[in-house]
Amino acid sequence: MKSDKENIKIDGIDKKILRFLMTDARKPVLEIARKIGISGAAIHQRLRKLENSGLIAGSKFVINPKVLGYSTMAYVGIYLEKAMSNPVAVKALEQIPEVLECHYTTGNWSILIKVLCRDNEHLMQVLNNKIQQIDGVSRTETFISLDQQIERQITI
Amino acid sequence: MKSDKENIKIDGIDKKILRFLMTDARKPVLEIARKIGISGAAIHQRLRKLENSGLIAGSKFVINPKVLGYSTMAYVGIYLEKAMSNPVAVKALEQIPEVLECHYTTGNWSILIKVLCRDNEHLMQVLNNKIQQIDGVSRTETFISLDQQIERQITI
DNA sequence: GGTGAAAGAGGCGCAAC
DNA sequence: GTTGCGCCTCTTTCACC
Repeated sequence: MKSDKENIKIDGIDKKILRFLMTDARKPVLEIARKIGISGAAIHQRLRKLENSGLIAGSKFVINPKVLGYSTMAYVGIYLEKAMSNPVAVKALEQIPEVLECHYTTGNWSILIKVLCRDNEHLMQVLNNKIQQIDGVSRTETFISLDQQIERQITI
Repeated sequence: MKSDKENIKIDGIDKKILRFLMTDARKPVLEIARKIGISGAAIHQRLRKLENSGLIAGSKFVINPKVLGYSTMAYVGIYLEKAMSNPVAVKALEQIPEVLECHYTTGNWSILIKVLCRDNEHLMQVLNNKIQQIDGVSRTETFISLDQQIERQITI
């Protein structure tokens, strides 16, 4: 099982297969086969190729957090003290379940994170009691997402 | 098929099922059944309940964009002119495939977007030739993500 | 690269407890 | 809410084109 991360060639059929599965990971291979007019076995071969290439990183059920009462999303820019190493801060952030993403960024901040909370009060608690308590965090800037209007993956 | 978005009760078994499927949408229901010690039919019933509640929003194959040569991710804060309405700008942003997310935010900017490009030159072209060309966009601030260190969904 | 067939496994609904 | 059963579909591999 070798991995040709550089030499991957994707043709139109691969793209069609991926577009189906990117929007519904449980769509049966045979159903895709019927829709694009080739055999199920051919799709299997192509999927194996795409998996081995590393292009397919996995599959996920997507959860709607609002149903669980989580409706406040925010981005928080974090300033770290000079002495603070990024990996230590990231380790601390991993322990906070409300932190969904963490980026090491250029620009004003050292770190940009995405957090998901139940409401503004919960967000305030996470900022004051969890993030600000991390050793080396000097200051934060918070941007609340009032509405996420686009959410998609790379266009294949 | 009614939808009880407010009255959803998730017990420990539901959580276990969801945790399996959130990391591998194609994991067979019967395999999960064996691991947590109940019948496959019981899992089917619970999944139907969870789907009807709206908690399960769908499933996705996750693509690794680096294999396709996309390795520059950035966040861009966009300032809109006062006269500019947010929905018109969002419509324009939807037409740009490099834009993966778009948030209507509080704080300095009107809009915060996530963009994925092949490299810095590609990012520059997207900024100059696509985003800055949108009617009503006055200024942008770009934060390149040197490394995404956390990426996950809500903890169930 | 592609196909078709065949064996085994899983999906999914139903009746009963 | 759970179970066992049954039918049907899908998965996966194989030899072959």
